[in-house]
Amino acid sequence: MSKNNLPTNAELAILNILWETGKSTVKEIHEKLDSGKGYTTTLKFVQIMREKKMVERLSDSRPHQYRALAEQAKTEKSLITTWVDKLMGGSAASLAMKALGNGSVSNDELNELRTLLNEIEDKNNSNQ
Amino acid sequence: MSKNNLPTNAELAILNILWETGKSTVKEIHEKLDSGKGYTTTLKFVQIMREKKMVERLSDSRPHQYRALAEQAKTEKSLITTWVDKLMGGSAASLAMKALGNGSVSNDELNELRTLLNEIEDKNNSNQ
DNA sequence: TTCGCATTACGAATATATTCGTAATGAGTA
DNA sequence: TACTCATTACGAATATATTCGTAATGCGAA
Repeated sequence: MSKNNLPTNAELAILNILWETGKSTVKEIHEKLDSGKGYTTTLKFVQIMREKKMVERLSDSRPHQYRALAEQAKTEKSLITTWVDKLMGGSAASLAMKALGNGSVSNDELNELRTLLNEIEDKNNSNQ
Repeated sequence: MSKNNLPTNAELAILNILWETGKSTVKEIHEKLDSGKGYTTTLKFVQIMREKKMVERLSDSRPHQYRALAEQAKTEKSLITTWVDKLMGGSAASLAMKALGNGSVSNDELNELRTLLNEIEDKNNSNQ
């Protein structure tokens, strides 16, 4: 046992919705996804994710509601670590720079990033 | 036509090697991968990638050598854009912060990042 | 209670990605 | 030339992910 647990693309899309809403019915998830695929496709993924303990069913009243069990921070960390290793040869900074080089970044975000860089620097310099 | 062209995981691993080496034989690729899989598995991927125009065969002398046709910067950009949309709701800065929050970042890298942030800021402020 | 409808369960089809067995090829050598 | 062996081609098996058809279920209304 102790398998991977990383979500597939379809599963991640559903997790993103549940992380945002807290809890949702399959119908709500399906409408938010707006994927053009059938309703039972979405339902099937929710069922698979329930088996994998990625989500839990909240109520026995119909329609059922679901909540994410996979933690957002932990899941994203695992995904990013996987990507960094696979794409950037292990350098988180390299991934960050390539991400920033692409899309647009607001000035507010720039300042958040500068704050983060300072924090990392402080940590670097204290742990010698 | 005009399909995706994003490499699969196995293909990306091979591209990473070719981007680093410039050109390699299948045998060299297979040894670098050190995947524990069979040689013909690696060969098959190279053949698939050749069909997809991700790599080109250089010589007719045996053993053949291959070079990446997919450009590293463009490929990484596509991958990252896909991930940003799928994971971070479109925010490149958010992906960058999560990547930096994870692995270790050297002080040199911190300074590179600060320089990049300044460049982005200049660009933001000139394009109004 | 019974019907109608939304919801759910389940199996299977399809699509995509990975893996490898085996045969064909070709270059060097005896 | 004929043999040997590394390399290559090809088809197919396996694994994984996605998609949906259809049947079963259960709640509320008539």
